[in-house]
Amino acid sequence: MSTVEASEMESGESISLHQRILSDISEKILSGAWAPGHRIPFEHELTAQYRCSRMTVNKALSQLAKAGLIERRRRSGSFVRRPQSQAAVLELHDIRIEVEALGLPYRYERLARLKRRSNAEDRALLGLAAPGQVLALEGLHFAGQRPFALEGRLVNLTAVPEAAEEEFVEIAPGPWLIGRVPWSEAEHRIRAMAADEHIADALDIDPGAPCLVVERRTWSADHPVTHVRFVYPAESHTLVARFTPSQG
Amino acid sequence: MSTVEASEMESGESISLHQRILSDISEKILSGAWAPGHRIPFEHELTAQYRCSRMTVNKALSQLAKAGLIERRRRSGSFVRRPQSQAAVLELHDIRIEVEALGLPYRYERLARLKRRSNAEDRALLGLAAPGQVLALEGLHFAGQRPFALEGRLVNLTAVPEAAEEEFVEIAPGPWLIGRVPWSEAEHRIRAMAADEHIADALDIDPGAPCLVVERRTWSADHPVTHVRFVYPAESHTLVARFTPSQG
DNA sequence: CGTTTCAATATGTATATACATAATTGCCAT
DNA sequence: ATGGCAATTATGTATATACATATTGAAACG
Repeated sequence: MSTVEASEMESGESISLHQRILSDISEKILSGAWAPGHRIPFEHELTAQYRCSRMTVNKALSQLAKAGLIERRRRSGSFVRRPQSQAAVLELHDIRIEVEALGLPYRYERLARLKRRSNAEDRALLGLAAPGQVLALEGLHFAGQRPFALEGRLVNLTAVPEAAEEEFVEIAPGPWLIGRVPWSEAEHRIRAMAADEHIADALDIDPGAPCLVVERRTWSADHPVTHVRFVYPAESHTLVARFTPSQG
Repeated sequence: MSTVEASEMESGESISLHQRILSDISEKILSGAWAPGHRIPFEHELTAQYRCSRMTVNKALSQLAKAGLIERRRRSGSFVRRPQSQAAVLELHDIRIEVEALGLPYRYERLARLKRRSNAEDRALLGLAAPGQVLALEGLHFAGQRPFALEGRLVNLTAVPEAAEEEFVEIAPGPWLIGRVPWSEAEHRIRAMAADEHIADALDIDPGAPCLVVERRTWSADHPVTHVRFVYPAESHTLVARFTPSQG
């Protein structure tokens, strides 16, 4: 066979060569033409096919390996991996964005604000070892006239002392925090729950009605920053998650 | 200042240099030492700091850019980006794995199996344009004696004709499909729902009880493969999602 | 004063080369 | 056989170099 038959249909867009090699190969894998376990051509073979240096091929293959599409073994070659654990990227938008995407006016309203020394439950939720000051907040996100989500939040004042000065009457603590906390790690828990009296009252739904609960714990540089619990009435919310194997 | 002061505490592990540069920089960003908007040193400066070639620095910075931690601008330099949309990776395990992780015996039981020509609803769920044969399945996943999840599934027989021969009496269609479909793209929808009569009956819970619903549509090489709906009783299931900004 | 031009600069991509490292193959000696 | 040793091979990392490209800042010009 002749060289460079890999980039079949493509007319020469202005993408880099290693990018083209990458997408050529991932196309083969994603389409199933190269099944799991299949050995993809050696670097020196691709070098010949694409008439380029090994570094260029290597760049493409390294990225495919990092993305999890292939596995590379010294002396043996590179192999198509089996589809891994179903992992998905879950986009968790700002509630304001989400409401406005529905074409409805957004509003936040504070229900409660309390500065206190952390109790055992606070520390458990935040993942704190030592006691310290926390800010407990509760608020409602509205879509138009309807309550859209109930937010209960704990802010670790040791990590974010400035939050103590803020009232959070009409600005939601989420966006406020994002602007102040440098970069964060987060853990989400998603579950269904029956609305208790308090939730039903706040969201204007029947007690016992199903709700979607999203809890998020956030760290910044290994320090617990905040714990939030969003409660959505079942009808108002569907989380959408997408899974595309690599290729950015 | 002298060179190579960046890798402060670290004793020389056996990681590559570009990896160390990458983690040094991401540490600075994640800890907040370099705030969003901060210009990180130019490639040639890092070259001097680490006494290495520009390619090595470039490899690290390119990865940081692809991971979304920094933004690179020609002629201007590289800048720390603001924390983006809260995105999380959601791990969706095989239900068998999940049940066995609880230390309970797992069992799958078929409730219904029907091969039919796709109706309008089937096509809507699968995202099919043209009519064709589909396999409609319903089954229960057990954790010990208790129903753990109810599964309703449509399989596009045009994409996976072999499925027509399979009875799925005691083997769940999920794992079966994973072995046959090469690589997939998927979309998940997660929401809360009240159990209707049918669900309540199958899961042995009260009608109206809150349930977590996870729906998944799967494509392979742009062809719709399957649509599943898992219904979990609220108590039995919490989805956990993690978000760590890069560094994989 | 505004606009155009141009050189300087940082990143983007690619090359040829080099040596390190891990794993497999085959050979040899016991 | 078999246990160990060395040669082979593919990947992993790094280098010096080269040229392309986008963008900025300043000089030249109308």
